[in-house]
Amino acid sequence: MRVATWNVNSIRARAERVVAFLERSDTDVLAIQETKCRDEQFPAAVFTEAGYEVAHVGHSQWNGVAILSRIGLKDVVTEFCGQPGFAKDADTLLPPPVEARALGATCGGVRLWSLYVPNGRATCDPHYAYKLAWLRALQEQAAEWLLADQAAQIALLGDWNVIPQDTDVWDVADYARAFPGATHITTPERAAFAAFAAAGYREVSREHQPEPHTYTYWDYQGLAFPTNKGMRIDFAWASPALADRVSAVVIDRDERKGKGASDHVPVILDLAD
DNA sequence: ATGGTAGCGATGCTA
Repeated sequence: MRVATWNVNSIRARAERVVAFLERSDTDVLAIQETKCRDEQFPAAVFTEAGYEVAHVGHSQWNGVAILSRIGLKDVVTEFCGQPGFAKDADTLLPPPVEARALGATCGGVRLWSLYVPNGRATCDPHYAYKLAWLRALQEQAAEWLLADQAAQIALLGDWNVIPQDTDVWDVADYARAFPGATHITTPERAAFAAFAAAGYREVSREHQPEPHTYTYWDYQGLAFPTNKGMRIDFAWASPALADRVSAVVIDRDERKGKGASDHVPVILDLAD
């Protein structure tokens, strides 16, 4: 069984490239982030014709997450319990709307989540507190899922928007200098990320790809990819029972090449039967 | 070479 996660940065701009990836990589289940469309705009037909079932949640031109599967797709949920929302206007009395950043489904006996963690923007920005609250709420739920069933096969896949280690970016000092209040590298963000390990999960992409300066994202700006100024921000946290099944991980760097590439590349997990 | 990254959707916002 082969499972992958990929921030595609617009599914409508990338649909044919995603199909080509699915066929080339022989991927059974793909967790997608940043579809950048509403449900009715999602190009489902191109994937169903390729043999995949589709689940998607998207409310606007922002965010949006999907799961494609050719080995079954059931028990779909479009948010996790306690998922924080974000309110643009602080004076509203309505609860802040929950954004399309989490999609859960069961595929081939694995409980998968496609996750798009809020960017945070800057440490002085309200989105930074939102990001930390979002990660904390997810971690609390993930801990409960594992407590309820220690043998559960759970995969938390996606764009975490956290640089967990200094060697997960080309030059952390240069990155921090780039603008005041740089996110992704702060101690609270790294603690929020590491809390998934404390909850019993294992980040399996690094277990199998431990090399420093292994990146999953390169900005479109400033020749970031040709000069290899990348960041490692896409990860796969697995419950113990699932982590034990991971036999290999591939980070498909070639997907960043050429015209029409996303700024992220797929992270692919091979699971033993 | 008077540019600059890409996508959406409207001439700005987000990453």
